[in-house]
Amino acid sequence: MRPLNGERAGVVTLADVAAEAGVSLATASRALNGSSRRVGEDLRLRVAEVARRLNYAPNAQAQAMARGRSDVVGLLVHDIADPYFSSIAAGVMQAAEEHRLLVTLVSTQRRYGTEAEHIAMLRGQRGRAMILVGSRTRDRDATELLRQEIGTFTEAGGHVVAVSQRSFPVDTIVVENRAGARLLGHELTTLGYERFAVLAGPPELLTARDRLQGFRDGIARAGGGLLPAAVVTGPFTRDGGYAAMTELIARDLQPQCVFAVNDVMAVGAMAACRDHGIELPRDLAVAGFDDISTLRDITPGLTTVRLPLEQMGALAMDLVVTAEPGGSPRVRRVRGEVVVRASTPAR
Amino acid sequence: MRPLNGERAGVVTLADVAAEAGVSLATASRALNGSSRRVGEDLRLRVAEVARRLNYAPNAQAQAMARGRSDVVGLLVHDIADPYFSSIAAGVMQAAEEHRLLVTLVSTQRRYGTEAEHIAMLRGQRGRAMILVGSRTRDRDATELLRQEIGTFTEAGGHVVAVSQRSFPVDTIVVENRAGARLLGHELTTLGYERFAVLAGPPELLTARDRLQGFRDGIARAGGGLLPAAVVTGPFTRDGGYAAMTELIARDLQPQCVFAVNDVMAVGAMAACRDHGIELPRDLAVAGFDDISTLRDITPGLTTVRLPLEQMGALAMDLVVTAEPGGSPRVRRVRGEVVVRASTPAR
DNA sequence: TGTAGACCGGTAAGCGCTTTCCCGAAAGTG
DNA sequence: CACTTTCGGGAAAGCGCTTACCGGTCTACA
Repeated sequence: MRPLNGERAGVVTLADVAAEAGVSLATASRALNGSSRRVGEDLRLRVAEVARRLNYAPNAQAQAMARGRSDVVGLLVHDIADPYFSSIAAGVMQAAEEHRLLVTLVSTQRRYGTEAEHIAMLRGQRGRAMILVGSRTRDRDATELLRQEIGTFTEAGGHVVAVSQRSFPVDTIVVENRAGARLLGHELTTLGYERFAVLAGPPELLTARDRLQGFRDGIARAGGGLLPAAVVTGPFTRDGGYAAMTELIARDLQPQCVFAVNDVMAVGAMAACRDHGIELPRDLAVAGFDDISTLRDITPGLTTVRLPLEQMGALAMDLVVTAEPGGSPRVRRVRGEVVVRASTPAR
Repeated sequence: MRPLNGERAGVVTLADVAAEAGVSLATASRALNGSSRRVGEDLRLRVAEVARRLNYAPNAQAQAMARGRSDVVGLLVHDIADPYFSSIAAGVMQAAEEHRLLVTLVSTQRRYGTEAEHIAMLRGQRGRAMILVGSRTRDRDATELLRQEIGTFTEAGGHVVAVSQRSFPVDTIVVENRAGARLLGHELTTLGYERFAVLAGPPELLTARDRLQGFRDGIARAGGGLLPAAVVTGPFTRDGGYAAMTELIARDLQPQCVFAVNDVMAVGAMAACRDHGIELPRDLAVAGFDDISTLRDITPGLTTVRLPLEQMGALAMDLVVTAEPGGSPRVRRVRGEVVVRASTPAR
């Protein structure tokens, strides 16, 4: 069914609704979209009925312009296919729905240097907030660029929430990577392990570094230690874990336990072990980090540090909606919980 | 650094840039954002330099209004945390970046009835297109509502691409679920299996039904057959698979092979088997569908039907950017490829 | 030298809304 | 009953852009 007054083919505007209902633009606007002013009940009903009949949906862009604020929130992740990020995104989406916000997703495809550019795109959208998930790199120039972008956005009235990094003066969800990894390291030494190796992720990612450092602390405290040359770096992905494990095997260091700094890498490492005839957990123990839900059913069950990923997403959105105009940065700490499974039996 | 003419605190507009550069609005606009008209090189440089210095980012909403078209594309999925959807989303995101489009994500949280409402939200954004991923339900009323929403959107000049369903006259990526499941069923009978059970997913989802039907065909053709009462329905999730498998075990039908209509359910089923002392694949063979990449390393390796999920997402975006105004609906078929792994050894 | 035409800068209309202001009518008040 | 409020409707300004349209310069060509 075509709209009745078919001027610009097909697009029903508020003006169409107003005309059809025989009221002014102002009245139609007030009747349909919550306004402080009231509209007579009869007119309100008439306008609503016309709007429904014409399938009118307000042009959110025009509303945003006129109101000076919008209902979209930008969400930036490194890789939406990675369950770590998609879980957080799920939490964000859920909270977004509750608050009737729309989420614009940007994925940097793990090209960590392009974030500033992506943020600029989000800034162009004039969303009310953005949520930046994933740790930043150590690259000074890139970080400075980011800081600049974030500053411009916040000065323009936008709100920023960072998840899993602390480099910027914005609301932040701090993941206690060090503490979690330390607990894990401690737990593993308690289980009797002494000779460890680590698949450490990309050296430029702070999350990866924190987890490595925490793990070091955890095992050192118990008198354990890393084997020399037992830290292998590589991408934060399944294939990265596979490659790093393969490299580790080639070095022939005979660790008793391998800690992969995230579950996805751990799974890759486990696959590498299988392909090299290493039987798990008999020949080698493996531990990960994150407790990705889709990976909870692998065998042997992966010992890991559980992070409440969906909650973190929801929490981020919560920080967005509870933001006060001039408020100073808030910090929410999220701690991980060690989950011991079959991949690290007591020795 | 605050913008120089600090009228509306912090937000740099094109007018600010124009004023600062000493040119008109029109010239500034033409200089910064590709226009058919050219601008003298000296002015162009001056404007660009000012824009950079003031950290100007064009207001995409205003641009969209003025131009009458926008660069955002809506993406609707059932559950972004599900690797099936997040993989497709990753493909979409990648293609979006190539074409410099922004993606607004909506997740229905598997409340299949709320899609029309979500689509209306996307419609309000006046994006140039939307991509609807995931099969629709059999619910007539809901489907009719959807058809209506989609119709309104397309009449208003928006483009729609559907992935994995054929209920609407729009560009569609058809996943050959039936054919894939048929091939899988055939392959399994070839491997010597005769007594099958199926964990069938939600009966209202067309994808689930198609896979069940195809599987039936595949094994029937080879003279095999489903055990009576051997089709258990349940949610399309890991827990759904777990519950369905538990139910199946309780029925004590002694199947030789269980087909879960997606990998995520298959993993849940495998967990249920372990918890009930059923050793895989010795006591029971299991097969899935999708070939989710994060699940490729589970043991025993899961026999499944591989779907090019990321490619499907990219393809969807390709249909968006190559859309012709009055073109009739295009169909792209995507076929699955059977991947036999250790979970279904030859008998 | 005269003039058509390319070139390029500016002016202003308009995209679809919200919201301020104005104004007439109804309701309250002494 | 005269006067002040309150109520609710409409006209119009304006959000930040793009893009006709206009007009002044400069070049090219007869």
